[in-house]
Order: sequence, then C-alpha cells, then structure tokens
Amino acid sequence: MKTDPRTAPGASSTTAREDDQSDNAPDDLTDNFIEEIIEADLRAGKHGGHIVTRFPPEPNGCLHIGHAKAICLNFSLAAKYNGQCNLRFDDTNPTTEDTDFVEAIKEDVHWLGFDWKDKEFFASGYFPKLYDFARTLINTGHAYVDSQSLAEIRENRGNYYKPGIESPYRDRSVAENLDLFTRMRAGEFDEGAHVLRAKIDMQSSDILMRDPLLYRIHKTPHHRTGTEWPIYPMYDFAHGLSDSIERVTHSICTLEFQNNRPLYNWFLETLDVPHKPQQIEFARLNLTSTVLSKRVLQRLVHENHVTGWNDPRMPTLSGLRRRGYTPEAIRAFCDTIGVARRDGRIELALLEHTIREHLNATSPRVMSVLRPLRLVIENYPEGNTDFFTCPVNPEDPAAGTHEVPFSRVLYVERDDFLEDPPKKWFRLTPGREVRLRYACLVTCKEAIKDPNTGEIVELRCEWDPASRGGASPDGRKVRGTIHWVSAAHAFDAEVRLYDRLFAVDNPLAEEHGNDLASVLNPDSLEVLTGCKLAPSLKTTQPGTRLQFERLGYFCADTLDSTPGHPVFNRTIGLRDSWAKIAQKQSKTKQAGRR
RNA sequence: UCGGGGGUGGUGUAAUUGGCAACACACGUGGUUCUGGUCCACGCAUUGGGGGUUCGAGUCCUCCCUCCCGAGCCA
Repeated sequence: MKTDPRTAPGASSTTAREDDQSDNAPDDLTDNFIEEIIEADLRAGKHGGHIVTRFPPEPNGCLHIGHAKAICLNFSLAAKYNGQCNLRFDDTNPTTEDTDFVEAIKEDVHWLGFDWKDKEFFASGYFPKLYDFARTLINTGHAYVDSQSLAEIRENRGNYYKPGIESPYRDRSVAENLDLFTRMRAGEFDEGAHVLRAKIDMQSSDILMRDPLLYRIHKTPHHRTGTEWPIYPMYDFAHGLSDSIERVTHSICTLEFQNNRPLYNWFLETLDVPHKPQQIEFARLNLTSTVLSKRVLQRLVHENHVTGWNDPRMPTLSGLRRRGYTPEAIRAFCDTIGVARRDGRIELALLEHTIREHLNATSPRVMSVLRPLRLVIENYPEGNTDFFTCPVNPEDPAAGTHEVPFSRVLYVERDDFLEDPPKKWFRLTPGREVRLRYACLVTCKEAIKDPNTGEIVELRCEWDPASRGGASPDGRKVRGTIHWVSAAHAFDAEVRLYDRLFAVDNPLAEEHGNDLASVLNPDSLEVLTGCKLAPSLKTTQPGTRLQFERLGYFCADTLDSTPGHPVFNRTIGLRDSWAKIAQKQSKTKQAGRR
C-alpha cells in the first residue's frame, strides 16, 4: 500500500516514482503478505477478479491511530486491486454503543482521505437475516437454547486443560428450541434466562468451539433498531455472516482473532452460504509512549486525565487532527510501518518524523516569540519602522514572500540569551554579535536586570545598519541566527506546548500495574500565555498549520480560537540538535564533578 | 498440564521464495546552511539457540528456548 506519489509528502521534490514508467506496469512486487494472498486468489480467479474488503468499527469509542492502520490497509487494498472497501458498523451490543460515535467515525475516515461510496452498512441492518440463519441452525440440529445460568455456562465450559461438560439442555428437540428461541425474540424472557448456542464440541481443545453463544437477551434499546430486538447476536455469529452478506472477499482483522477463525469458518460451512470470505489476521499497531486500547483511552477521558477524546495529546484521530497532524502524514506513517503478523511496538519517533516531513514541505514560516525578552536597539531611530522580506517557505519558493515589520524594540526568545554561556553557544550573550533572522546583525551590549530579583528584563543592543536584510556586509562569520518580533506590532496569545502523554515506553506493561496516574507524563501540556505573535497571525483561521521559525509546527486550535484571538497548539517541535549538545555538556560536567 | 500464532541491528519492515542481509526511523560522526530546521556523506545486525541436509541456509528438516493470544451472555 504505497502512498500515492501525487499526494505523498514532499511530492514536489521527488519525482522519481512518477517518472518511473514501470510504475504503471503491473506491479509484481507485493507490499505485504496480504497482497500476496490476494494476488494468488486473483490469479486463481477465486473471486471473479474482484475483491471486497471492509472496515468494521464498533461505534463505542473514537477511532485512533491504530484504526488508521486498519483503515489505510483495507481501503488501499481495495484501491490497488480495483475493488471496494465497505464501512460496516459492528453494532451488535446495544449496551455500549452510540450513534454519536457513528458520526464521529465517519468524519474521521473521510478526514483520513477515504471514501466508502454508498457502501455504508450496519450489522444491526442484518438482524433479520441473522435471525433466520439462527433458525436454520436450530432446524438442522446445529443450535440449541441453553437455560443454564451464566455461572453454570462458565463453569461447564472447562478451561485450557479441562474439557467442557455438555449442557443438560443440549438435547432439546428442534421444536422446543424453535419455540424457546421464538419466545426469546418476542421478549418473553428476562436477560440471562436463556441463550442460543451452537452445538459443536464441548471436548474441543479450542475453547471457542465449546458450544459458543450465538444470541443473548438484552432489553437495552439499540441506537438504531430501538426496542425492536430483545435479543442480540454475538460477534462470532454476526461478523462472518455479515461479511458473507456483503460478499467481502478478504476479511482483515487483528491477531487476537486468530483463535476465532475456526469458528468464523464453521458458520460459513455449516450454513453453506453461497459466499465464503477469508479471514486474514495482521498485527495491530502499538506505539511507544501511548496507549491504543479503547478501554484505556476511555479511562483517560472519564478519569479526566485529558479534556476529552479530542484532547491534542490523545492518539485518537480527532486528537491528532486538533493537534495539527495531517491525513497525509498519517497515511505516510501507515505506509511506512508495513503490515505483518509479528507483534511489535513502533517508536513514536517515526510518527513524529512523518508529520515533520510533511509539515516541513508545506507549512508557511512565521516568526513568533513564546517566552518574550525585550531587546532594544539603542542606535536604531525611535519611532521608525522597517519592513523586511521573508520567504514564506524556503522549501517551496513558489510560496512567495511576506513583509515583516521591524522597529527599535523587539522581543526575542528568553532561551536565546545566556549571560554565562557554555561552549559552542552561538546565540545572544554580552559582547556577541548574532543575526536577527531576515533583518540585521546586532551585538548585545548589556543585560538589564531587575534590581530586586536579579532577573534579566531587557537586552541593550546595537545594530550594524550595513547588515540590513540580514546579510553580513563584509563576510564576517555570524554563527547564530535568532527569531524576533517587533514589540509594537506583535500581539499577545495563548500557546499550548504538547509533549508525549506517557512518561514510559509501554504504559500498560505489568510492572506499572493498572495505575495510569503513575505513568503519565506530568509535562504533557504546558500552557503559555502572553506569547508575542507575529501581527499577520491575528486573523489566523482555526485549523491553520504554520511553522514558528526555530520552534516547531503549530496549529490554530479549532475549539478555543475566536476571531482575532487565535490559540495555538504545538503539533511537534523542530529537531533540536542544540538540546542534544547541551544535554551532553551537562552530563560531562556532572561526571567531572563526581 | 491444552490450543492457536510469532521470534531478522535500538525500532519497524524487506530479502527475486536455497545464492553477496536491503529500506526507513533512531543513534553517532562530519559537511552545507540567514531556522543548531531542511539537505548531504559516512558509521551502526550475519537473522532466538543447538544439531542436520546442501557447493551454498534468514529461508528446508529436527530438538530446544522464548514471547504473544485464548477459559465475556465484549468486539
């Protein structure tokens, strides 16, 4: 599932694939083992040369980046082989599902860039057909109504080492089963009174084959069928048959369903349905420093560790979207991680790389100061304003230029000044000349301190008028270039700095117990107010993505921005090799002290 | 003590199906640079272990080790 070169990040600079004629020739190279299976099936004429996949979310939570892997896989496969990918909501459990999630899921899949056309289905839409299938199973002696209690069923199922014991109700007559099941459907019984079970083999070494449940009684109204059905089919019964009804050819699911495959096939064979899909399992996505379990994500929301499913720290698609991630980057990520049957854990750094790669190629640059420090240019005329020309994006000359106002009083980043700097420090320090990006060269003459606190409150500098525009007039070396904003023109805004949600690689590892609070990163969110933003940002539309030069990529928040008052979320910082150098220096320093 | 599925650098995925272990990320070193960004160059694994077949094994056979999933009226 290679990303389409026309939409791939950085496509404008890489034309190799597009120029490659062989790219249009039949691709004899498969990207993964699933494509090998599909191509073998196609060669064998198994499905009349047509494939159908499906993405089957349960509408009981929001989609996350792990789902994105499944979405990209299923839709890309369909696209590659000229097939179709259906969207099917697996809504067989009314107690946990909600129509709000249905809408949210549809929005997320579309946002990711995929379209299911008119092939939008609901397992609940098949309830009548599934009910008929169940009656057929009863009629052919393959299913029975069990009236044991939940505890008895569990007890008699046995365990890994002990076979199960047959239910005393197992040999009820077809007529009695039919009567009971009809009355279950009519709502005559309380929850738990009866269940419908397949009659397979209580001795089976595969526990799933020990007379699995087909239907249970639920009196909870369903988000789509209301109170029409008091009984609901179980996953195993509903899923494969839904696939069959939709004529899905390749039913792709995650590894934990490997155990269910024999049962999946049992239904197809026992009912001898005309279309038999093939279930194929692949390894779900795991990412370091986060969790991709719907249950745990739900806990984060409910225990208020985050502000909601769309908190920018969440690995949900809505969270990533709000954070500033692009669908292109997520697709590129899914493309890069590959598909296999081996369980693993992808480093979050790879996701961060793909978003940087895309944003680097596409984001307009702008200078803003997050932690402002006043800088006064003593030899620059008071009340004067210059305008300097900056490229919108040095990676993309076609993006053009824009004018930035400059004056005597500026703000620069507090982090860019050090009174007593370490070695290899190129930025501001007394007596040092640095470049104000795209503007001029300035030399720091003095740092003014608050007489009481000793805090540095202002830098007094002199500029070299001959360096107007930022060039070095005589070719002298100026290693440091810093960003700035004109104090008189800048405006104040809130900026949120996000970092990884968890402080540990694998938050769900046993060693951490079940205590989310203990593994969360306490610095996952830092809210900065009074940031001095470039005047051009005043009217930023929510959702706009920009690079704040030297700082990182930011996105105007879609929820909290108001007209004239944008709030920015940091998507991801720029790579910071100075931070590495500084860290190394402090380490050697510490080592020296010991 | 059972059944199913896996083990290739720090991470993930490949290897024309028995023929020089490749690509990306990460990391390290150096270079370029008006973003300590980007970009460029170089470095970084003999495939879980033993035995076997073979001219030749990551790929085949065999024994062992190890990890994941499975005992919901969840999906």
